[in-house]
Amino acid sequence: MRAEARRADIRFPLPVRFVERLRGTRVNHVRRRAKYLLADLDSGETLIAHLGMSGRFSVVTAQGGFGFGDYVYNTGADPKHDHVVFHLSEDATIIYNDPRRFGFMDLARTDQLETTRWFVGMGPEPLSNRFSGAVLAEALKPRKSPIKAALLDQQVVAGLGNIYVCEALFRARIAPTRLSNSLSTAETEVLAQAIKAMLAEAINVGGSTLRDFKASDGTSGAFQERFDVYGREGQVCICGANVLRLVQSGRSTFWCEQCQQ
DNA sequence: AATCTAACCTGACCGC
DNA sequence: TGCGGTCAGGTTAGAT
Repeated sequence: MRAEARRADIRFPLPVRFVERLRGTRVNHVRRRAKYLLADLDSGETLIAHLGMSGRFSVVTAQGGFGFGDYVYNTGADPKHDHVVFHLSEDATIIYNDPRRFGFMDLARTDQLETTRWFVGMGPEPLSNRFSGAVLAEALKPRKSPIKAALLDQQVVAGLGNIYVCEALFRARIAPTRLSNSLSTAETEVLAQAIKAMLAEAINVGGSTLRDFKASDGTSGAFQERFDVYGREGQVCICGANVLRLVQSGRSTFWCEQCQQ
């Protein structure tokens, strides 16, 4: 590939010699850890990318009659926020666009990824068998913060964001204000299972599209249609009560006082 | 050590 | 149409 950095930083500075370290490499494999995208390169390094809030990767090709520079999948993106461009073989170009620039990229040795600042201390993948009610209970035991804040902490469990924490707590019928160390064994078990089931369901229907999220094939997610509480302040819960909103550690929490104890 | 707050940015939306 | 205020999918640095 050949990379093009149109600015020296996104959220953080791009790594030293970013363009040079990518030049001529091939991508062996693409994977994910938490909310990080990982592209393993044949140079022995891995490109680490995080989309932040507004980042997106778009694939641009000349196939299907689109001319060079035309967007295939990123309808609505403003080209002035195209910060990094990867020119691949086969006439494919991958554009990183990010209006708010909360995303970031890094390069690290593939065999040293776990030691990078991004992954040190990170909790288990929620859909793996390394995550369970018992594991969650162990992580919550020493914590006095509200369970909402604990689940957002990537050291407790990796990859959950504001939407899925709200929805998981609703499904587990646990109030977001409950202190982490106050959950019973039964409750942590229910919560862990709720997280797994909810994520599996969300992935099945293509994730959640709030405003502009699109899958790599250009389709929108559908899980937002199944939200019980997220973004539904003032609307009626399935129980008939009103969905409430409160602010915890600077983030909106949506919940039902009736359903969640 | 744990936890909270502000900060990083732009854009969309709402009320006036 | 414009203006100011609020809010947004996340994470980190710094204060407490």
